[in-house]
Amino acid sequence: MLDIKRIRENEKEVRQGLKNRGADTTAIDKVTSLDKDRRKLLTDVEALKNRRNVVSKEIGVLKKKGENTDTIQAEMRDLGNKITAIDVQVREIDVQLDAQMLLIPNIPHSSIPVGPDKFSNKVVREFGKPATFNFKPKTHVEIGDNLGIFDFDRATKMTGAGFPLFVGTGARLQRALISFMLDMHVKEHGYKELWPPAVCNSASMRGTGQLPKMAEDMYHVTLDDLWLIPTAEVPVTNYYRDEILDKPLPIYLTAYTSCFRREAGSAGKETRGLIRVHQFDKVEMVKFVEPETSYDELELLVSNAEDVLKRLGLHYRVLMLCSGDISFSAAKCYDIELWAPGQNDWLEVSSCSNFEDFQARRANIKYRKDGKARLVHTLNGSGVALARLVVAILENYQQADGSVVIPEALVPYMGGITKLEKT
RNA sequence: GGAGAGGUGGCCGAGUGGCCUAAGGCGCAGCACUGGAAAUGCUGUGUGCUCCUAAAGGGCACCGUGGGUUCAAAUCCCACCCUCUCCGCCA
Repeated sequence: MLDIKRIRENEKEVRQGLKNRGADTTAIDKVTSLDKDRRKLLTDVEALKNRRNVVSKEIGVLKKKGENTDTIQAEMRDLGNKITAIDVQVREIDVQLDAQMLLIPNIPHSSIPVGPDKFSNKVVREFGKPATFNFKPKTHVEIGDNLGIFDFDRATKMTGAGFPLFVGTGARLQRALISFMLDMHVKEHGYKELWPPAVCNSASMRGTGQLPKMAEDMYHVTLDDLWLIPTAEVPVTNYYRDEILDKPLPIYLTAYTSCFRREAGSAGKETRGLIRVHQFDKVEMVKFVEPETSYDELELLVSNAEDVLKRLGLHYRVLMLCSGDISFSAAKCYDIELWAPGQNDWLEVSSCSNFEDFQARRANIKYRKDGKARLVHTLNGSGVALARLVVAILENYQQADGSVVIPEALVPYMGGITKLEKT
């Protein structure tokens, strides 16, 4: 959520930011007009309330002296009715104002390219070189089917399309990658590990910005009004919801969770394989930092995610997303994409964002600076998403005979297995 | 699912209609004491909104949430939510 004062005082800048995003600015019209009405009513009603408070106190004193207060009480009764009437108006405005504010996305940071869509994203760096093959590289689906490490048909039987099922060394690979990444973030990058719930309540979903806008993209357990998390960002960021942190910043948290996404509106797209699925696994990194340092922290966050890929010897590139391509809550965002030879394309495996105080305002997360409570800045990034990482590993490390070499760093986590082979 | 207890400031905790402008304690900050610290003492310490060009200062709201009663509600009434304990069921 944006600061209403920022809209009030820098309306032009806010409007320009929204335009750069390709977002609708009519909410700004509504907000500024509601805000004006609200403040006028508040001034009026607060003056009346002040009078009521003062007179009520006097009544108490007079009564103690045994004096008759019927006339003043009648007067105050009228005043009370006036107050109630205005309060009702204020409350109606508050509801509308809140609803509008929740729909306004974050303002893109000045350092990012302005553009309407992903074609304006900027490649900021590239690591490694594309793997070369003396045979035609297969897709991960062909490789995996041949090795028997996943089973999409049976997964469809037990659940439905888009829910992957890993088998044997495929399942082992998942577990190995999770441990490998968590260990790295905990031991080398200074994160504290959490193992959070896979469902969250609506307040948490609102806190990180999934609700109200993204309701259709999530699985909703209506009986209990709980939501399956689309990313560990939700439980991990809400870890500190409604708190004033008394520990020193920055705070780094990491967590592995399954992630659930309905992928509404993408029916028929990339239905085969692991690239777009309803449930996938991800290690997430979340940071709570002082506003002054949040952009430095973002660079560090990206490098933490890159370290995972470097260690696995994968070819990747880092994109700075343009104003039209960043997510609802983000002010600045880097995507990391892995090269997948079988797809002959780049795969997004990480998205690292600075939300500034946008989530902190919604989730009410503060810290103390010189005795004053201030909103923290929140950041998060995938470190990294498993399903597509597996795609890249299979496609990059595939051999002519159909086997797949396990990247060296992963071998200890695979219990010494160095190669996935048909059994 | 059944029964009971409870939700008050950063934290603990008192408070059953009007000096509650929320006692007391802990924590935190400043000062004093000290060679320095601890201990001790003193002082100060909530959040949000709003008025004011700004500062200074003023006002309003907030004791789980939402309603209600009253001139006046942390306190009385109604509904709901959450947490804890015990019992039942259960990995």
